[in-house]
Amino acid sequence: MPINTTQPSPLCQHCVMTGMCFSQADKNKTEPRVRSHKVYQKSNALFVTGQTFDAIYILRSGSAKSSILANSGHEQISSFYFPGDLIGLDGFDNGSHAQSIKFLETSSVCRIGLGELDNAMATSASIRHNMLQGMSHALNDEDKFLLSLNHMNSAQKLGAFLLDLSSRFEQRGLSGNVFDLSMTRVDIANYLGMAIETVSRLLTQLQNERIIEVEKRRVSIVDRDKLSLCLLQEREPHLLFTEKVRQSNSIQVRVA
Amino acid sequence: MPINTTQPSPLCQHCVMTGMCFSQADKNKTEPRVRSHKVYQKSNALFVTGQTFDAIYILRSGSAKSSILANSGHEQISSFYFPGDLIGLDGFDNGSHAQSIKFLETSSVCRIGLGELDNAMATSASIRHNMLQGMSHALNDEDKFLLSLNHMNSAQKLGAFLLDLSSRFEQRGLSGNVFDLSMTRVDIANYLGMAIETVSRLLTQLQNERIIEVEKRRVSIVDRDKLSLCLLQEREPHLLFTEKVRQSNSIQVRVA
DNA sequence: ATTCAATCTTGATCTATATCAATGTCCCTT
DNA sequence: AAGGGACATTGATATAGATCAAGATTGAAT
Repeated sequence: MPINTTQPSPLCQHCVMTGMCFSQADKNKTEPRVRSHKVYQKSNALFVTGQTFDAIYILRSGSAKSSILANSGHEQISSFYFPGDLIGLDGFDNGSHAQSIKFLETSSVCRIGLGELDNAMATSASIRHNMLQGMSHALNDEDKFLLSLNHMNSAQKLGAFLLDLSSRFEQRGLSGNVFDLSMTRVDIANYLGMAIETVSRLLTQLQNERIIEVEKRRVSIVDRDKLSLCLLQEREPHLLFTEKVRQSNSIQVRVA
Repeated sequence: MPINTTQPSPLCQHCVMTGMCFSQADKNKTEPRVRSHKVYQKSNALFVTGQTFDAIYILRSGSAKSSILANSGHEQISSFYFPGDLIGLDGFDNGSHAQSIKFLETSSVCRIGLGELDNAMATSASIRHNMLQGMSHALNDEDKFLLSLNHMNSAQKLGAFLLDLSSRFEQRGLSGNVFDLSMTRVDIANYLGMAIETVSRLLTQLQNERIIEVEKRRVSIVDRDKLSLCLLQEREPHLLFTEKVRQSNSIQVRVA
């Protein structure tokens, strides 16, 4: 159920496409270029792999995950999206979507049709700039995050993930210290490339060490410095987490 | 030492920017938009992290690696580039380069200044399209490759790496079955996020199983099907590689 | 030719984490 | 309110691969 709006919303405040929907140069500043807003329910798809690419989207509210079908055939989560994020850039490659997008909660998006986008890019240098910047930013972010995962142990991965979420929430004017995970542990494990049991254990461990607090999906970052420190450790990065205490050693009993 | 050319070269044949340097629409088809070609020696840098972003490049010949500085402070290789690849897209994000580019051998690049690029994008729909497509492609490639690494064991990583190289060489009209690695084992290990010893061992193992042949930097893919199969294994993916023979079990000696 | 540094290979050991298994908790449907 | 399914936690065990260590090979510089 598309809704046509003629007013910028407070939600647009942090949108990467500011200046695109409501051109500063326009005489009639309140005429939106955006064709429509649309609301989706949790676990519904915005588009799926292979679907024709005909628009890009900006997430207005809620959250979503993107996934690709790995060669092995299993679904592999590639990103999480929050309000203001550009969705659908993968489609420029060959005209159909490489990814699938599923919403993690009730969410709404702005849709920008391809024709509309090209017109805008032909006429506005700032929109050309915004598009290239948006894609470059997506590239750099992915790069930095995914590459660093490769060289991290599980504790570091999870720490990096939490800090990444935290900073993204802060950029949006929300609390970076207390936030709700809209994704499941399974999603997190899939994204970070580790077992769900490990995610669970590490969350508990981080809590025991008073670095974070977890209650269901609600995460509070208690000691941000300590959490950040974990990521820097080159050797024995788990020291901070485990304190390297082996209780079992002292009360070990040889049975046989 | 920039060299101005007025002729398209055979090297341009596989360039993603075909139609950009030598516009089909131009009356004067031989007037190149590209400002200059430049040659670099092995291990020299095209640009380094933090350097002002003022141009994008297309690799004409040779090969290069890009790296970012991970939070932990160590250099992390993020891609390898071969002729025809776009280099420097990371700079659109914030006006300075996030990555560093180093050449792996004597190489040459085409330089396209930013002003030039923007003019081209303002006037040509096909160039707008090429740019977005090029960036989207880079995004998808990175995504797919890096994400899948997360869920692979080391043998699968190395197999995927070799097949990726192979297909990229084939796309360029070179042999996908016999090729030279321009990067060191250290580079490969860094890129794939594993120990250099593991790279070495797995190459030997693949050779012993007659899947590939390795001689120094020269790799021959002997049994492509078997190599591809490895990547598909969901459970016990190493079976193909190790044959699961434990010689030690049969001649085990209990010492103490 | 000789030395030195970089690169690569191979072996032995140790540990982080996947896997297997069992149980607990929450939420939705009837 | 009861039952069932998705989601999460916790423990025990096995192993892939990192790390430590010791050469081997190559290539460049003197």
